[in-house]
Amino acid sequence: MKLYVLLGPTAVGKTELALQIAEKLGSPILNCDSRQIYRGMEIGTAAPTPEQQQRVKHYFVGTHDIGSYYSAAQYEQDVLSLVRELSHEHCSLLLSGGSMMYIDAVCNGIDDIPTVDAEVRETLRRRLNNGEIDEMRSELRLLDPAYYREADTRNPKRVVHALEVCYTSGRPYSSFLTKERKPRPFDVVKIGLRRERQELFDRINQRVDAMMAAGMLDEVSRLRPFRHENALNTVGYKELFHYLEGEWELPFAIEKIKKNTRDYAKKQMTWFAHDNEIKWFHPDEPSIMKVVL
RNA sequence: GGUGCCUUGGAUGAGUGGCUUAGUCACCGGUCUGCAAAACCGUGCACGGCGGUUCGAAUCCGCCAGGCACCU
Repeated sequence: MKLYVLLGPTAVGKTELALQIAEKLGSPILNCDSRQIYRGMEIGTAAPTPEQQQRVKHYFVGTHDIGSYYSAAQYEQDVLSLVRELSHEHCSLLLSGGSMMYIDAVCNGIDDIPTVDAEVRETLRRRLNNGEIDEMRSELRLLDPAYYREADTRNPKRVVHALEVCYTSGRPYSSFLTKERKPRPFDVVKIGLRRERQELFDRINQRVDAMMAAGMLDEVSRLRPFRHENALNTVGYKELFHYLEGEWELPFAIEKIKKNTRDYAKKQMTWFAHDNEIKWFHPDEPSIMKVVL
């Protein structure tokens, strides 16, 4: 069993190439995008279109409600069980997307950490909003000194999550971290797409304009009642919410979307740069198709 | 031709003799094990040019260059 993983920064051209590769492999596409999972965000996340989904069967596109909880660990489980199912009729499958952590979760696994108790989560969230981050840091130092020493405690998300696990499980968060690579019932072949920076940035800027022309503002307006949901804390949506709230001018918001998308692409490239299992190609290179034969 | 004002890093913009010379934006680099298109962290780069005063000048003085304003 072989799992091909097509990855690369946003707007590099994964969607189109994925279709070609999938057709060649006779595989469906297991989408790997933490936002395209949600229903109703099609334009702003550049999700595969209905036509594209008709060409090749896609999984993990528009399957969840905006308000529902999802995570890399959940994705790991979902993909693994889907792969198990599909392996009866496929000897190779294609996973395609740019969500770095989701890719790692599938390829290497995430440690098993107890699911955080909803009440604990809510309590800590409230305390954080109350400005109690300093006390929470102190608590973490007591409950999990080992993690406290290594973690970036200036990042509230890290502190909160570690505490969530400590309080839910009654054990130090770090006691769940094995840092071991989980065995997989498939071989992974990572295909990375990259372009020269200027080329990629031009595509990003153009794509944002295209999204606006395609009705992005309507899509965002429709989602406005849900703007506090985590799924919508996403490039493209958060900026246009500022516009709809009357806080930003539209051209300013659009420039921000472009800038934040470029930043996101840079972060993706930084992350992928450490992964030496990736074979890199320019999307237009013909040799790329040979990799999957 | 004369007089006055101005000239700070990629942009903007404080600072008026000496301590690590801001801040903001942009650019660039990095972190990442359960909401990750999230969150967080970091770096570089300047005082128009030349000369002088001074222990020490972006800060004072002179000349030059460029810009702006006014005057003849």
